[in-house]
Amino acid sequence: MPELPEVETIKTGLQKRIIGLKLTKIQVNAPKSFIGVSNKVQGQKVLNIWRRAKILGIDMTGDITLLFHLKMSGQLVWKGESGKGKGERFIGGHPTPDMVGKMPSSHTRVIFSFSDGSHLYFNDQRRFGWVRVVNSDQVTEDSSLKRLGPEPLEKEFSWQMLKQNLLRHKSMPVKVAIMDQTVVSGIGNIYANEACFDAKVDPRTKVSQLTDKQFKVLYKGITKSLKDGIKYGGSSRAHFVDAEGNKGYFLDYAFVYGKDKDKCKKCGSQIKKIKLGGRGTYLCPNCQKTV
DNA sequence: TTCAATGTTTAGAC
DNA sequence: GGTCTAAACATTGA
Repeated sequence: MPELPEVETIKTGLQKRIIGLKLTKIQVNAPKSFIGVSNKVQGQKVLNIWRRAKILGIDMTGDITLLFHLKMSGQLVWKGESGKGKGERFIGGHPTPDMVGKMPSSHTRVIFSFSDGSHLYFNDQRRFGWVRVVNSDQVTEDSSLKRLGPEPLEKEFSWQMLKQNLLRHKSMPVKVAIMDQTVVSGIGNIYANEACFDAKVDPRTKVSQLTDKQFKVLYKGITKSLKDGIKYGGSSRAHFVDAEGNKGYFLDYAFVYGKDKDKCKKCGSQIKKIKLGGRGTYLCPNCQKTV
């Protein structure tokens, strides 16, 4: 999935479109993708939409909350059907060709229908993602939210906090450690790579070798790359598909992720791909140093 | 045919 | 306990 910036973009987009609407129907095409009782949610109104880490929450009347985790290949597509939203489409999550095609697609797992005739499609090619119905007062107890570390874009998050949490993994490569959701929440493989590049830190550097200066630039690299992701993810080109079907994505702007053998945008050296913690890891050997 | 893919959890080995 | 690997979930496309 979709990491923090993509979920944030979905949150903002849906807030503008479905708050106040009544959820008239839920059609579950893939039972494994929907956990809970759909009957309890049907007929309720959308009160509020929020994000925590990579989880999207939709608070409904009746003290019910819908939780979404898009995992690797989840996406949400909203289609307006009447009034000012007629014909409009809002998309967030994992980009695939069929997100601009007809809905539902072959990967549509759950369809939500709203009182104004609009629909929200939960698509998930690999079926790792899920939608879960919980009581609103039990949200913080949910296993997916219980053990999360600090929100990287909250004011309370500081480089000192990052350092303190990272030091729980002294011998880990720093890139693997910042993907630990209990250290800091919402960072996945793309932004972990980008944050290390921005901080000019080699992703293989052990946490114990980092200097205070590097904890600081790493903190800046994390917040900057996440904010850039939100900035580009929130642009119309990326997530609103216009009549011509234009689409774009943050990856167009990435410095290292997915750029194996490309030239570094900063120095022209060749980007290298390695494997760390079982995940593809990209770095510029010239820009990023261990010490 | 084999591998890797924006995530998370769990099991087993050292 | 920490940390590493592999596997599981399921699908597709290079």
